[in-house]
Amino acid sequence: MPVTLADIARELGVSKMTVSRAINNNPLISPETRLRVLEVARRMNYQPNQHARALATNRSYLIGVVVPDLMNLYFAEVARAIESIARPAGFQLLICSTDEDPTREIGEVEVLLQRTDGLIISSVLAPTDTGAYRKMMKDGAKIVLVDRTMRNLRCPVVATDNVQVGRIATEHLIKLGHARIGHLSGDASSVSTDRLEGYKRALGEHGLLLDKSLIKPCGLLESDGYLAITKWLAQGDIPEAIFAVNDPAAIGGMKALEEAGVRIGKDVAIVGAGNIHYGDMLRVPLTTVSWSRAEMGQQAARLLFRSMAGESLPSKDRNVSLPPELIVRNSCGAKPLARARVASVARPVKRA
Amino acid sequence: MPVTLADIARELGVSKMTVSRAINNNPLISPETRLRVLEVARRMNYQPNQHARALATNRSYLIGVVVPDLMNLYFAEVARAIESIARPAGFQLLICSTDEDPTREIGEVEVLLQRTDGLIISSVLAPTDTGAYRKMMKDGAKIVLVDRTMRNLRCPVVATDNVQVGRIATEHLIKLGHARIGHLSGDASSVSTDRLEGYKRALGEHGLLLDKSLIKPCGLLESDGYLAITKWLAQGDIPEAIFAVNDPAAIGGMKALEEAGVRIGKDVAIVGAGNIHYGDMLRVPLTTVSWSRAEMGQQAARLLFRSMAGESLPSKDRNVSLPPELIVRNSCGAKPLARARVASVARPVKRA
DNA sequence: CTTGGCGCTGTTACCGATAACAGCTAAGAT
DNA sequence: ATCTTAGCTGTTATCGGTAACAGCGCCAAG
Repeated sequence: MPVTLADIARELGVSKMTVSRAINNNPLISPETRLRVLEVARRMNYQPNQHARALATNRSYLIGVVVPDLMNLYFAEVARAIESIARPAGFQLLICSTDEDPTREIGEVEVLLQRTDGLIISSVLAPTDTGAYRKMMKDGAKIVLVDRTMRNLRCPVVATDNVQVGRIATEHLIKLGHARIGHLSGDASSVSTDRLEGYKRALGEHGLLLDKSLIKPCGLLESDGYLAITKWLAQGDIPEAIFAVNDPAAIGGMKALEEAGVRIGKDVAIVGAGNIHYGDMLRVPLTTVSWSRAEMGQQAARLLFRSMAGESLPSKDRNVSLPPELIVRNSCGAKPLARARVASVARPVKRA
Repeated sequence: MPVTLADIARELGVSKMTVSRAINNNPLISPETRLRVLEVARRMNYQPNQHARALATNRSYLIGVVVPDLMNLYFAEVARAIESIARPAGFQLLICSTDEDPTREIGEVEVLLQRTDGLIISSVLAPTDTGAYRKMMKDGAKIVLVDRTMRNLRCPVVATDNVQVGRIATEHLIKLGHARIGHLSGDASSVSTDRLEGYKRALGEHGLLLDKSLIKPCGLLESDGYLAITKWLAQGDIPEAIFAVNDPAAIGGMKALEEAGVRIGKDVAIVGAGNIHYGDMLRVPLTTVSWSRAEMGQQAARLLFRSMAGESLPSKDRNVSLPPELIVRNSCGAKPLARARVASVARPVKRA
């Protein structure tokens, strides 16, 4: 039913090839013919069949984006940043949310590979679980990892230094004078384990003892944070300061604390990570660690384009690390001004 | 490079057709042959070429979703709901955000039509601006509208009753005793004009005079709300109660008010619409009007599937309306308990 | 006058699948 | 024993594009 190249060709009494060349701005065609063709194409409202084109050229002009959770505005921002680079280049995005489910991720990725020219993935898999991706890349798949990294995978990565994130967050709590600092740890992903590592290092560096009972396995979703804190409250030994693996977990936790009548920023200090949208508008504004999501998405897209163009990226270009910084709000009871004073007073309470 | 039907056929000494039939569970094939084929296909890690399949069958198993703003969690919820129906049916989503830009919308839609089997659109166009869609549908495009409707377009629609939304919100403010009620009105879209209409009706029904200077053209984005209120504050005649066309606009407005030192829920009451995620976690929890985003997305997806299956929907099935309800929080200074009392005391201040 | 080459256009084959139809075999009907 | 027929498999054409090469006319150089 829709208009095809052949229709236009017949109308003009030329070959399909001529029409194709006119449409694709191929130089091997006389300017006047091109004009005639384009004129008719416009008049007939010709729209090229993308499937046929993709089949013939083996390029779909689609980029797959796999994120753990689209309800997390953090990833919405990353996706938007990717789009800001992809769209001007004529690419569209096929966005998938895996809901933090590893099984679902590999399924999605396999399907997406068939339809797209390249993938940008924020993986939910354990960082050592590289088998599937290694194989795909050997088969020619173009993949860029974003936000979450994997170990020993020759694959471009854009992320922040998550050990540093954990350290910054924990150090903030330490400097506020807290000694008993809990951690809502995420899952097996790189962000989670790295931030946990940062947490441990910060404690060590300030001579604080690591108490494993203060590390609660959680998850990365808001609901995970809510559940974890609810359980912790029921146990009854909740610490006065908590570093949550990310903002959604922190916010979920805050909800649970509020419902239990615990005053955030007074009875309990809480830090998140990611600086998601609305974090500053919350009942008690969330202190967090931030890095640029826009930069993250854009760099990932640029790396993917270079990779799709056949460039083999030198290893120094293959790893982009975005610097994290502390954003102080009220969830730790520390206003920016007060912080300096408190920090100078704070001292380690126990020695390791 | 990847494995094709022909490779498997050669390996087994059968025809491509036999392999195709085995893969697609076609009954015209003996069970043992099917097993042999599937076994080899699995061993060779065969993945069908979606472009070739789409070209041959004219079905892509892709659904296009066009939303105005992915940073608005309202639409993220709708998208997720669509996915919850589409995925089990073997469909993937091609999500586009138009950033509330009408020009961009028609561009996106035209491109998407070429790649997808059907579209679910939350249109940014003026509700009377139906020309483009009318034409596409005549050409066989399968389209379902969601959230925002258009006039006189024979097209399935899932939305809420936005006149009712405007009326409920405004009435709430009236019952709280406010007489000078402002409105942050959106754009030319149906939601905006309908909610404005509801606002007017509520005023009229309660004998309040309509003061056009209290209606500020705004937009539907958070940034629009922020700007509108900032300007209004500069003017200096801001009313004591405001109905914002949606939650993002309300939240943007709240931000501007806060920055100006205006106490929300005390100096100014504000109501939004949409009940977006985090609305209850805000510094001052947002009173809003709510309807089910999950229901919205799911119903839209179901209608689209029926439409793609060739069903011509009877007009009663073609229009799904989700009932809106008031969610009272603190942004109007009204706690649920207090409300009843205040409501009984409230009375029209001026008569029309 | 021939020839080479440029500039444009057309032909053919192919991308990887499926639809439609043709053909073959073996079992059951006559 | 022959004819149907059911049940399976193969052949051919096609979807709508593009790549690769072939062809043609014309002009300039030899």
